[in-house]
Amino acid sequence: MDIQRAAPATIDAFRERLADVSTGLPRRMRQCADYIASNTDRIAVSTVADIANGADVPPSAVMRFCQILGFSGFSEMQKLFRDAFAPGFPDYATRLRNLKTGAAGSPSAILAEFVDAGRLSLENLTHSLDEAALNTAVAVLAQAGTVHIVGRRRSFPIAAYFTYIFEKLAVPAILHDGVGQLDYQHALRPGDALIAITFAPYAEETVTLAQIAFARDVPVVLLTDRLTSPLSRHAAAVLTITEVDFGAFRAPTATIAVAVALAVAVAAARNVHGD
Amino acid sequence: MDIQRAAPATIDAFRERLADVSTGLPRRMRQCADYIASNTDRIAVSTVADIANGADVPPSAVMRFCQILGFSGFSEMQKLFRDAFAPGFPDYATRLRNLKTGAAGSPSAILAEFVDAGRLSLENLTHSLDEAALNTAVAVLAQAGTVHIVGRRRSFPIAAYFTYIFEKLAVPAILHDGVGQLDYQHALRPGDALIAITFAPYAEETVTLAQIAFARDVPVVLLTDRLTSPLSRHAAAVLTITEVDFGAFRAPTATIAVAVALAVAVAAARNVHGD
DNA sequence: CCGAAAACAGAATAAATATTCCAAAACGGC
DNA sequence: GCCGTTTTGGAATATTTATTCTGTTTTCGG
Repeated sequence: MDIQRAAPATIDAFRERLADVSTGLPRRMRQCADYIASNTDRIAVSTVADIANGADVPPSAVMRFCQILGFSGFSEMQKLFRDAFAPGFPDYATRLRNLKTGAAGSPSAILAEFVDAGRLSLENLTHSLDEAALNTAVAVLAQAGTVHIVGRRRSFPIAAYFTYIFEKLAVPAILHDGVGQLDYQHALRPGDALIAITFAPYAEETVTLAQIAFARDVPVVLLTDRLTSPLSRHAAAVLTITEVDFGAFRAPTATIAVAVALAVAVAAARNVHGD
Repeated sequence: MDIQRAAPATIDAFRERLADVSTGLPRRMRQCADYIASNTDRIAVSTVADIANGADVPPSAVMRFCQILGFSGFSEMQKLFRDAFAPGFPDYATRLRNLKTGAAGSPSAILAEFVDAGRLSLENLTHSLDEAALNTAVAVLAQAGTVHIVGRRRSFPIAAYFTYIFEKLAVPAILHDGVGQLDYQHALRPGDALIAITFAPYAEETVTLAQIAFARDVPVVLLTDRLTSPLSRHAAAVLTITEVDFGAFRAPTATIAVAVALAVAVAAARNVHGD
């Protein structure tokens, strides 16, 4: 109370500070402390008025309490929580430039960047992937006769990986790899399903095959980068995956994780049915 | 745009609406759609200006877009997300734990496991990869005429990915994919180099091709799982990569990162020489 | 019970933020 | 290439929200 300390810089520090100050607090301040302690997670999306209301004190009391904690005001406190929630994406464009100009473009520095980008991509996945869509995708593929898989260019490795896992797990799967320009469109039969993987710029063959599938009522599970991708409207399930890029390069780290998880979940679901 | 519909009342409805409207959108509106689609979770803690900034559009465009989605304005849209706000506090680790414990065996639980395994693999990489070997690999490949790439079964997606990046970066590269049982062994010419990717159980074709390369003094860069792998003794550079597995399954997360980093470093090195 | 110090409430003000509006630019059909 | 329509950017405005200030009330030691 007396000594003015610096504002907590992390959420842990915040919690600690909260515990520190919370002895011998006057009535209104104690109400604030109690309310904030048990609603810490709502600070990021609340206004002073909201909190004042919740703690049943006037707004000015909340302000005073923020200052007791060491912040300049409510906004500064809120910033802590907003930043912590949306962990600031490192500015890759800048880092790439630094790497180049700093002549520190050693292979291991480059690797470190990609490792970092990969970690961020995976992290994003945990809160940005649409769980309902994932469940639908599993359901659709679990019921399919043959699973067809298409992906070209950058998405081809993913398509190949899908096929490999399905094969290992004894799920009937065919990779439409385009060898010999055979497009196998007639192999898509009723009761089958198609996994289409495509990222901007969307490869023509993938889009075409997916459209043929739509036309034949073969359900399509789409792995793509945006909801606005050209195929989204018709797909039975759209899994939107955002990969963090490093410079112009984007490794399919998160996509791989989705692929293996999807394949394993499908195989599990099919076995349950099979028994 | 045309028909004014009611604002989405749930986040699912929101996603649906987003997908609905996202065809045939003008440029700025599309930018908004894309940015919002991949940053949905940050709406709750952002201002109009933040989003406008992220999507690289003026604030008024964001407003218009909110109205296209059926909201009266940004605030109404934000309210939807603030009400539903259940933050992933304190951090990534906890979020992941929640995902996992929620209904074991559900698709998202499986995904969470793979995300975790991937993250661990990447983490390992930063302190377990042999930096000297990486530098040697880059040097060898930078001097090669044509880069040959071989990988079968589980390693095939990696080989395909390597080839894709090299192609994009204008590095002459050939994928030995085994189509038609053509093994292309005579395409390995003096001055070339080979990237061989193989993990236990080591695919026969990969081992064979690498041995042919040894016999012809074509240097081999080896991506493998252990130093004791059958090819290690002869390789010019051995990159040992340990992938963390989940159950019987092992996603090539770390391998992908090494591949892209290696390819980019090689392309950079070749360009420097080329100038 | 008195007086000094701390705590308080609410009104006044400042700052941040959302929203509207309109002139200019881009677009598309002819 | 012209004209009607749509899209756009940015300045002007409205609204919400944070913050400060001040007079009043409470607290507490004596």
